[in-house]
Amino acid sequence: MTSGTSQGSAPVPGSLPEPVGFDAHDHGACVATALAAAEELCTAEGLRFTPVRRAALEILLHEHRAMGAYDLLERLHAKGFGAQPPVAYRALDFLVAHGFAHKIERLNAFIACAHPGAAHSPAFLICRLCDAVAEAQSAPARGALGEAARATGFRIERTVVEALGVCPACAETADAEAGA
Amino acid sequence: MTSGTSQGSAPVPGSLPEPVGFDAHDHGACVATALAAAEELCTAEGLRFTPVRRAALEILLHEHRAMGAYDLLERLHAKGFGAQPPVAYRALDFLVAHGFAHKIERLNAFIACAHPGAAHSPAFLICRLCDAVAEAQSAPARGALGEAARATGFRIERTVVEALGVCPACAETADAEAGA
DNA sequence: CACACCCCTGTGATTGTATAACGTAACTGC
DNA sequence: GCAGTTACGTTATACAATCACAGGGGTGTG
Repeated sequence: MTSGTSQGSAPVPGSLPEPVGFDAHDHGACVATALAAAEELCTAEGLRFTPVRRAALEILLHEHRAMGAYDLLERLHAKGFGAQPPVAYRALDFLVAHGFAHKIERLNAFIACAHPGAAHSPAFLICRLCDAVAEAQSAPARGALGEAARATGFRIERTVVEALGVCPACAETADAEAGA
Repeated sequence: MTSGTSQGSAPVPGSLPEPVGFDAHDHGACVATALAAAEELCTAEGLRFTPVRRAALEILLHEHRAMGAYDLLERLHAKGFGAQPPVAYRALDFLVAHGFAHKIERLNAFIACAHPGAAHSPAFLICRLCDAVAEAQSAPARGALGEAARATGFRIERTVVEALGVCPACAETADAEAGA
C-alpha cells in the first residue's frame, strides 16, 4: 500500500536515472486506464483535455518516473508539438493544478499522480541514488504542522512533504558493495 | 510557539518581497550571538569557518528571510568576495550541510537556521503572498511517513516539510480588501 | 627548505529551470 | 459574423545550478 509508483524498476545505483528499459513493459494497459479516467474527469468538471495536455500526461504515465520539464518538452516536440518551454510548463501547470500530476520540488521534476481523482495531499519517498519516487499519503502531517500553524495564525493551503533516502533496491546493492 | 523567523515584518501583499525595512532593527545582537555560536561549533568540530562562509551566514542572519543564491552572491560580491555563482553555492553548501542554514525547496532560496546547534529536522511555513518563512519542528511528521517507509523498506535520511499558505499579516490585509 | 598534497577560493562558460510579454488561433455564446 | 474567453506559438530573458580549470595557502613529510 501507499507505494504504487516507480521503485520496482530501480536501476543500478551508479547509472543515470534513465528510462531504464520499458521495452516489454505492460504499462500500455495502466496508461490507457489512467488516460481514460483523466478524460472522464475533465469532461465531468468541464475542463479542456487538449492534445498537448493529453500527450504530456501520456508521456508522464508512460515514463513512470519523475521527469524534468525540459525532458518532457523534448518528448512533446518529438510528437509534433512546440519546442518552447511554455509548451511544457503550461501543460504541467494544468496537470498539477487538477491533480493529474505532482511536482517533486526537491528534484525540480514532475510525475504522474499515482491516485488520480482522489482528493489528496501527497507525500513522496525519493531515493537519492536512483531518483525513484514513490507516492504516499501525508494527511497526518497536518496534525503536526497544523498545531504550529494554528498557534501562529498561519493558514495552511497546501503542504509539500518529501522524504529523502535510499530505496530498498539501492540499499541492497549498497550493502552488497560495502560487504565486498 | 515554534515561529521565530520573519513573519513580523510582513509587507504589503502587493509589494515585492524586499528587505522591507530593517533600518532600526536590533538584529545586531542576535546576529552576533548566532555567529559566535557557529564559530564555536566549527572550532569544536574541526570545521573551517572561513571568511566567505562567515560572511554568507552573517548576510543570511542579517536579512532574516529566505534569499535566492544570486541575492546572496550579490551581497558577497559587494563585500569584496567573488562574483561567480560557485562562490555563493559553495558557502551555502557548507552552511546547509552543517545545519547553520536551510534550503527552502519551494522557493529555491536559503534561510539562516532559527535553532542553530540543535539537531533537528525543520519544517517551514511559507506565505505565498509575502514569501515570509517561519521555521517549526517537524519530527512528528516522521511518524506518518515513517510507517509508509517501513512498509516499503525505504530508509529515510532527511525530510523536507514545507507548508504553503497565508501568514497572519497578509490574511488580515486580504480580508480587509475583500470586505472593501 | 623543498616538496607534494589537500582544501578553499576565484573565474569563465554552460546547462537547466521558469516566467514575462506579446500576438494569434480556436472554441463558446449571442 | 462578432465579442469574450481560453489555449497555443514564439521570442526573449531572468533565475538556479553545475562543470571545468587555474591559482593560493595551509600542513605534513622527507
